[in-house]
Amino acid sequence: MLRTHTCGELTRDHEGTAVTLCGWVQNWRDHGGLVFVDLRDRYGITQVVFNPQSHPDVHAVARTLRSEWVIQVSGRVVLRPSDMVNPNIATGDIEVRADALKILNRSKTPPFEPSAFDLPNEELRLKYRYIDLRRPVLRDALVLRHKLTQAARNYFDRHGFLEIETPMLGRSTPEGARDYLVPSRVHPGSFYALPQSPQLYKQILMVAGLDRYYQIARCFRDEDLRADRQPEFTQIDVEMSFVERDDILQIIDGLVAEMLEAVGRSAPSLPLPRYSYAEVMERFGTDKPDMRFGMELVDISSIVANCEFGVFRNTIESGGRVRGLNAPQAAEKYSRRIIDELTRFVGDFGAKGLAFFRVKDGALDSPIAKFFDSETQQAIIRTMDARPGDLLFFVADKDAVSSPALAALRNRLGRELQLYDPNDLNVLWVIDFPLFGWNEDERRWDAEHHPFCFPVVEDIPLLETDPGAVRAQSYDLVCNGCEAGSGSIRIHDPEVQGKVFALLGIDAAEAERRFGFLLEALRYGAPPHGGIALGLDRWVMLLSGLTNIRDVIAFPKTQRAADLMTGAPSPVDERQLRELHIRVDLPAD
RNA sequence: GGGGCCGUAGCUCAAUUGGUUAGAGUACCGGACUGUCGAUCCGGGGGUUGCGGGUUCAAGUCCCGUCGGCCUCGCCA
Repeated sequence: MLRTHTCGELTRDHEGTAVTLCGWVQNWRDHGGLVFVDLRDRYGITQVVFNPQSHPDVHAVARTLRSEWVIQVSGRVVLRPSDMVNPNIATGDIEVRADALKILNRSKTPPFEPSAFDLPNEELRLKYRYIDLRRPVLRDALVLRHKLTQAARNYFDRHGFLEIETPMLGRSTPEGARDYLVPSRVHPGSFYALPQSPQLYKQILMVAGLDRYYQIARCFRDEDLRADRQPEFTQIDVEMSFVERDDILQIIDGLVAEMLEAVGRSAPSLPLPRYSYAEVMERFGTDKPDMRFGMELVDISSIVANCEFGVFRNTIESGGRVRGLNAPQAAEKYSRRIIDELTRFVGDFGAKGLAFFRVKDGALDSPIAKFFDSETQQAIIRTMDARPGDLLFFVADKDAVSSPALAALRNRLGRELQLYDPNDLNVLWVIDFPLFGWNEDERRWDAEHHPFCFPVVEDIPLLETDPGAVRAQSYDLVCNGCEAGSGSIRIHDPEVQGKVFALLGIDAAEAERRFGFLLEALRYGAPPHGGIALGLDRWVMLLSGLTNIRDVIAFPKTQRAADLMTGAPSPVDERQLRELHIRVDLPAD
């Protein structure tokens, strides 16, 4: 080893020790006499002092050091004078008096410095990712990520799970997300697809009798990106045989507790709370509620059904509802201009308007308050549990519009009004999802989770009569309003599978063409089984307090799915295309 | 595919209503300085205002297009 210690470990206890450190020059301060260097590695920062009297040759070289040069320093650990301790770094009690210095490598002047106070734009950071990754916040996220996967591996190993790899080159199954395709050289005109998830493989592993499977699995989806979505991402993928829903929830409860413990968070009380889909949709308007704060949705339809305000009355007459929420003590904080902005905000979700009332002098204050008689106003105040200074918002529409709009508004207000501690963690289950959702555009049923999800047994007869009422044996793990895991008990009975496919508009021939290999496998002794996948990247975000998925992935892609460091994707040689039997047909212009 | 924000020195930003030679901090280069830790002080170099076009006596500023980055709706079983 070129070093005896790291830059993060020396303390008072090492006083007098001869050490050799390696690292990057984070900063240097040349006093003409003494030269100070802040030496950084993965573990921390240590101050090195070069003295012209004791080691003039070494000192002369030290004066030439520049940012991000890589050096090896030998010297003795000394205590700093008490008034020169640096409380900002872990090694601030000591410094290393250098008696030898070797420049291991020089650096071009970096385009930005990892210690900079003003971060450069993300484009530059992504191009020089290796410099950005020297910053503690990104380094810490990768460390936390490692701890999480390590905790998961330990946990699964203790519980008898096998880590099994599944193919990256698989068969395209056209539903779900868009596939990333890989052309086959030896099968002209045929393509592999990168896995959107190992879903079908893991079910087949259960048919094979492997019983308990897990994998830290890379998944690929060619869809538009978001702050929390990358084209390739990682799932902690799990499947178990001979289990019922509660068995999965229980095993994942334990995993969550272990992961939180591994990163130094306090253990959640188990079992994690479980809420039905119907309940959270009614109370929060979303299937991934952030329960770190209240501000629940309230239905005032019955109060305003006969009011003078046409928008409310007409909405209710045509089968919609008027629902809203109470932003506590926000009446003064939100000006008309900001409320107009909130109106545009809910408009993004299709809401045609946002009614608001300030609660003032025991009544409602608003441009539309005149449409509500005093009795109605009092009823609204009572129902909304409103106090003077509160600000009430309402959206009148069918639930399909008002729920997402109000849920987004609730999240935004909760954050802006600081209704919760951002360091809190709130983890919960949502269960009893509907098996199908009605696709209005295409006039048909879609699988809410995926087509292999088992119905609640007592609901199976409803498949024939009322598909929309059939509940699924599926479950989502929700953390701080973020979908952090999703799974289900699978269909292991070909007959039930056939009925579900039929409802989804997939006839036998079509099913055979798309999933024949799975259906065939299910006919050879498939055990009852089920599983779940946790979004690793999102867990790292949540536990790091970061809001951007790029910050928890070593080499992420931009919103247009490009890697600015390597230049991927890129055109390829004509010869490569010929070998793959591919002719590129670019759109004109 | 739609909506929004952004692009000026290596970097972070400024530049009045369209008006002088596009500035500051930092980084970089040279010099001074023996206890700094966002060191300090003195001096210096550094610009295709993303790119292309247009309007104008005059464009960093206005208009059109385009490229790139971010946020977001749709999309993501």
